[in-house]
Amino acid sequence: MARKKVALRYIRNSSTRRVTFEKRRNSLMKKAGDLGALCNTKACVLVYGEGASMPDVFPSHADAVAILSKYKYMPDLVQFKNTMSQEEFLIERITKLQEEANMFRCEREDREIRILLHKAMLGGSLDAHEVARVGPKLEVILKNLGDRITKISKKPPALQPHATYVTNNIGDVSSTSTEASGLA
Amino acid sequence: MARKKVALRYIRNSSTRRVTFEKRRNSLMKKAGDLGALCNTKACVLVYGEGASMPDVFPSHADAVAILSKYKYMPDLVQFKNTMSQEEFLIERITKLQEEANMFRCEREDREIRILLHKAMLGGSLDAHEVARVGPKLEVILKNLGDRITKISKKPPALQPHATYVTNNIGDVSSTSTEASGLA
DNA sequence: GATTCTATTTATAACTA
DNA sequence: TTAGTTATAAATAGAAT
Repeated sequence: MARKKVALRYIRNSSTRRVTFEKRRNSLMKKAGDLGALCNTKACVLVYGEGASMPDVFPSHADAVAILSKYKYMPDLVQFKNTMSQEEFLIERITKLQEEANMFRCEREDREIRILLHKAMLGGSLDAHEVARVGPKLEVILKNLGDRITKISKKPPALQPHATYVTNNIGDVSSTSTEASGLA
Repeated sequence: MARKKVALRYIRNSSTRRVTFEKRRNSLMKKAGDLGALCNTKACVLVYGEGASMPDVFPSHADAVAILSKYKYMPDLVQFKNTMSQEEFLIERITKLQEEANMFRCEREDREIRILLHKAMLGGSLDAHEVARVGPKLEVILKNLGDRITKISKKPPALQPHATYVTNNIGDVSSTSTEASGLA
């Protein structure tokens, strides 16, 4: 793909072939990494050079094991794990758990904000604990939203009793649908 | 890598991300094939899309099984593990966590923008601090939205075309309703 | 949302040292 | 042969449809 368009067939010249192999292998790995960064995907690339017994692997052997373990057609890789040092395996595991935890934390936070917004929109007031959870930044916005909703709907807040159990109902399909249609 | 150089960070807009994912996944597979043809190599690529349980596989499931089995039965993966120092391992781990954190920051920013947009759509005005947070780019849009909402909100049925306007101009922000129902 | 269409960025084949 | 350089082919981000 450069000075000349190259046909997709075996490169006869061995030195040219080797140079091409390394260049292309490297950019293949790079692109796998780029894809992971851009789209939060897990990708794994194995490349066996001509006659190589050992493949070049992306992202790393440790990650490859983890990723391949998920692959349906791959028999269990337990024996692999046994060959890894216990320490490294634990570290790998910890890393993944932390990432998972972070992901959950993020999702929970997102859901929480949406729930409290919903509550505010229905005229409910937020207690101190709830406000603290979503952070001081949201306080003004939530209050404004609540007032505004009350005005537009022209329904007395009394329709939503001051009871603070709105949260108990949130998170299910119906309440989020309400939120969606209300906001869209 | 086109109209604009793109940073290697998680793409926040979900539709853009999906499109990018498919394009890049396809070209990744294509390049794996090209490499095989040019250099007579055996390559295998597995790509798990976000949340996908089954990966996209190159060259085929059958070939993948063959190639992966070869990898699985490779004698000593231990050798690799030992060459990887504890330091390298930790650096890799830290890097990953940083990337994760960065992604979360992006998502948080998105949530803020959505929230402030909701506020503007309901007629609330944004204070200087809030405007500064969502960035100068949104300022004009928000103002425009606020004006329109104020005018239109007296006519509830007219809210729909307005929503369309938002969708066409503010990328991921429009995902609010979708996301709300999707995460329910 | 999917496709198609550019404008640009990347990747890279051939060249050069 | 291994590294840079450069001209050209590919890939692709954002826009248009």
